[in-house]
Amino acid sequence: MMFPDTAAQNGPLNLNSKDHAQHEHSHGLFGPPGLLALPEPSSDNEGRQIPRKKQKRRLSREPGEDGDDRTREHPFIVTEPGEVARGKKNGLDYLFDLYEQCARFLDEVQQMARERGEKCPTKVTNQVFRHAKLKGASYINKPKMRHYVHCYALHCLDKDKSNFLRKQFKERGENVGAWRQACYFPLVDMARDNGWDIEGVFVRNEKLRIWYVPTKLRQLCHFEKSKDSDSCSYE
Amino acid sequence: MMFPDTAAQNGPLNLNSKDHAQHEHSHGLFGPPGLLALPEPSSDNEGRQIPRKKQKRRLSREPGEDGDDRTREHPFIVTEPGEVARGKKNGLDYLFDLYEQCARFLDEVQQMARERGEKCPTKVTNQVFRHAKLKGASYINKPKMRHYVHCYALHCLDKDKSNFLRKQFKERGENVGAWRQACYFPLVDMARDNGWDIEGVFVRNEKLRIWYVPTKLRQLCHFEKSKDSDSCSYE
DNA sequence: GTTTAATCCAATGGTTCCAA
DNA sequence: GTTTAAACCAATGGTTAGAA
Repeated sequence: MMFPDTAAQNGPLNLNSKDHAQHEHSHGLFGPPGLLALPEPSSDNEGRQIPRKKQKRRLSREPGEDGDDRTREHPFIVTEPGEVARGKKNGLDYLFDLYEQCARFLDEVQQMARERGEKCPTKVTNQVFRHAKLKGASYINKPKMRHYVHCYALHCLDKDKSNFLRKQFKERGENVGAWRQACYFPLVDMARDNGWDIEGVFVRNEKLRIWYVPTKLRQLCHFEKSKDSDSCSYE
Repeated sequence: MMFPDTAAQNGPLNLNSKDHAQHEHSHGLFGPPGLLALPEPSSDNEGRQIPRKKQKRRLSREPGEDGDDRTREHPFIVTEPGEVARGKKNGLDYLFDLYEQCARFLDEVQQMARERGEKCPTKVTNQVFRHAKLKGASYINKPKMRHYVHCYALHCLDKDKSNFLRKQFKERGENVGAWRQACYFPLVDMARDNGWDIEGVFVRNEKLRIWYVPTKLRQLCHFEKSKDSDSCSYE
């Protein structure tokens, strides 16, 4: 059971950041200390939604609307380790750094929960994403993070293989989607080597255990496992 | 870190059972083995509700309704260890046995989940309660089990203290509610002895770690903790 | 009054569907 | 076409209001 090296890249990961990037978490342990209310719990509970009128999915911005430029994040491109994406693109070191940022946001949420005597999440939950937004990390969102978890998993579990894959896919000029798909298969191999316990593979890794195993990866493992045992039974 | 003895009582715990009681879980590993469907997951997934018209809370049974006698369970009374409740009552050994039954139902759900490559619960979840119902254990339900978890916790963590409390409250002729309230305080003491980590107290115990820490107990611990630290600061 | 358990409800994990 | 992320939705943990 080895822990992959945790040394972080120190160079700028994102040249094109819209003023966000690596803001340090210098705030102390905030929140009012006087919270003895047993019958009425703290209620200051990380901005949970006040029940509001259900809002219909907005269909394309009306041309006359006020232009607060809520542009979306630049797309990822396949970069090799250490390489910074140029143009309106983000690189994979930056992608992986977002996962480490989430880990720090989870730490903060856990601290707060413990101080308040509330139940303490062990995983990156909706609450953590909400907290990240509140702390200004508007570039972090659930669908994005869930989409690439298994890529980050490979990065955590076998950095060499991960780095090799990145170089290979960059050379071939493959797009991010192709690289992302390719990340599944080394993980399936690792699951096989661990008695198909992909859950366990995640939980045993210090950095990974805060992430839910993606459904697709679990299903892939299940599928491959049954193929394996079939080929034992017949011929 | 000690594991309290796990020897089960063998005598009948419930003389008044309406045909349920201790049915053995002799069924093997059921479910069709041919479930290779990756894109379409098994869908046989333990009877999740088909979206149905919302049903209003029924206000008192209409006198003309067909009388399928869905009577409810007999109330618990405070019994001492080994004592069987007489009359239309259930004893506390029987109550604690329900928790052990839930643990076995969780085991079954976990088995099934692993076979199907689905995510595997570590706690007694809604799914487990649903499974228990499906297996005929209609006498198990979520509100009841949640209501008495901390009583079971004391039984698991300090059987002597738990037994003593039962005898004491029985002698005094206290009702179940009073006994239940009294169970909180030894647990708060144990939390104190463990750096106020009540979550940890639960998780470190083999039988308890499948149960969520009750909100009330967590709040009580938090409250007592802050009282303790206050009395350090002033005078 | 005490005790049980159906019902409700906001917040969740997970995904779809669309905008860019 | 690819990629992003707002919005959705069924199922959850937790509780309330009520029945026995």
